[in-house]
Amino acid sequence: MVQKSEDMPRRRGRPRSFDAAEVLRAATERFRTRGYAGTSLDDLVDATGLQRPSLYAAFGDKRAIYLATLDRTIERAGQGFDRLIAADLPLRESLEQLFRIVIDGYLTGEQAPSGCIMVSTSATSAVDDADIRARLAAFLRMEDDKVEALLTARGDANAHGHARIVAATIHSLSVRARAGASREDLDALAAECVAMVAG
Amino acid sequence: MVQKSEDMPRRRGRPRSFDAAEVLRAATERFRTRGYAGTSLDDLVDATGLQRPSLYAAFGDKRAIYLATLDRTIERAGQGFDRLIAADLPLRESLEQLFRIVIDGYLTGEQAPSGCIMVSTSATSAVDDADIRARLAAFLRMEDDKVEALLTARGDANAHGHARIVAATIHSLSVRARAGASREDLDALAAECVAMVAG
DNA sequence: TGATTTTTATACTGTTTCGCATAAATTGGA
DNA sequence: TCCAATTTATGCGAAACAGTATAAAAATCA
Repeated sequence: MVQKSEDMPRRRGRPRSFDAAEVLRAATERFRTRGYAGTSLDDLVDATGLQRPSLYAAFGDKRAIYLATLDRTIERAGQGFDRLIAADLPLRESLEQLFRIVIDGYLTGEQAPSGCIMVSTSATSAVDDADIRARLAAFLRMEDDKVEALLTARGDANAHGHARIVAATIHSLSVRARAGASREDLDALAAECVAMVAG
Repeated sequence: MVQKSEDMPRRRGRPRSFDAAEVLRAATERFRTRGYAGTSLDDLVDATGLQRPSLYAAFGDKRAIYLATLDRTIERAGQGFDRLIAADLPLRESLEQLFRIVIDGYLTGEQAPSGCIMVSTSATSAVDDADIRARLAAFLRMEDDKVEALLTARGDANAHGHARIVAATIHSLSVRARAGASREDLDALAAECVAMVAG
């Protein structure tokens, strides 16, 4: 467990005027909208309110900021799965809540529904960049494992295979959200997956 | 049916030194590797062998070239589905061949497995660009419809719902291919989908 | 109050990028 | 052979871009 800044002894020079976690959240949102290559430093300055030297001092260059947003996303998504597993709902209700949370998130966005930053923006950069590819692979592995753990805990006899189909459905929801699909369309796909796994 | 250039009367000035279809294929491949924002005009010059003014004269600016590659992809993918439907194999064999073709294609790439240009690069640009978003939506609709037609023709009683799951599996295969998944992993996901739909 | 440390704001530099201007090259037609 | 039409090659110019230098601002410490 990392100590919070509030517990740290007050540092020497001028204090930061921003919250690093909030800046990372804003950067994540802008990267999710425009992708890695499509986001300029001016975009990040605009999204975060920080000037370039502050961004560089706190996080490093553009690529380091992007990698930090991916790490943040993997951690937060993992925590979301853990909460769902801990909720201990029956199989069908677990899946329904999972898809409800996923779809709600995928329909949000700065300009329009933006899906998942991992599936829909890091995948684009993953072919060229080994560090991005490693994070995408780690995200997919985490996702597969958490869904399988959820299904196993609910007594699914084919938790492994079903987990892959659930994860695939989540990936498709991200693509479809960015294509402009309606909530009804996304709900229908999710319902079909629930029916096949829990029906 | 558009007349082929061979049937046209010989045009007046200096003849083109390139085949437009082959140039579009090369541009598609480069865009598939690096994405829209990540591909520069110098990349396209390198990939196609054409100089910038030739590209502009034949296809327009970078965005027009990209839109043309998306249109080409939609058309060719649609033809692929039509061939599969016409092949008239039983349900399970149809799905097995579909996934075999998809996975083979997704594992190809200039540098590394690159998946699907629509799912994995146009989706990134779709939030910002309405024309790209429209083409992604058209692709997904075509894909859903063709898979559903295939399943309907094979006597599947839940062709509509099953088609959405098959399409979702295809989307996940593209993401996973770009993340560096092995052929065995992709085959396993496909087999799970086949088992659920045709099992 | 003054020195030190850290962050912030302005503005700069060198590079990349896009789109196009210009002229040479290559064909058909007069 | 000369002209018209079209494509190709070179390279330019303006804009966008990433990253950094420099100095002002704001805090702690002595």
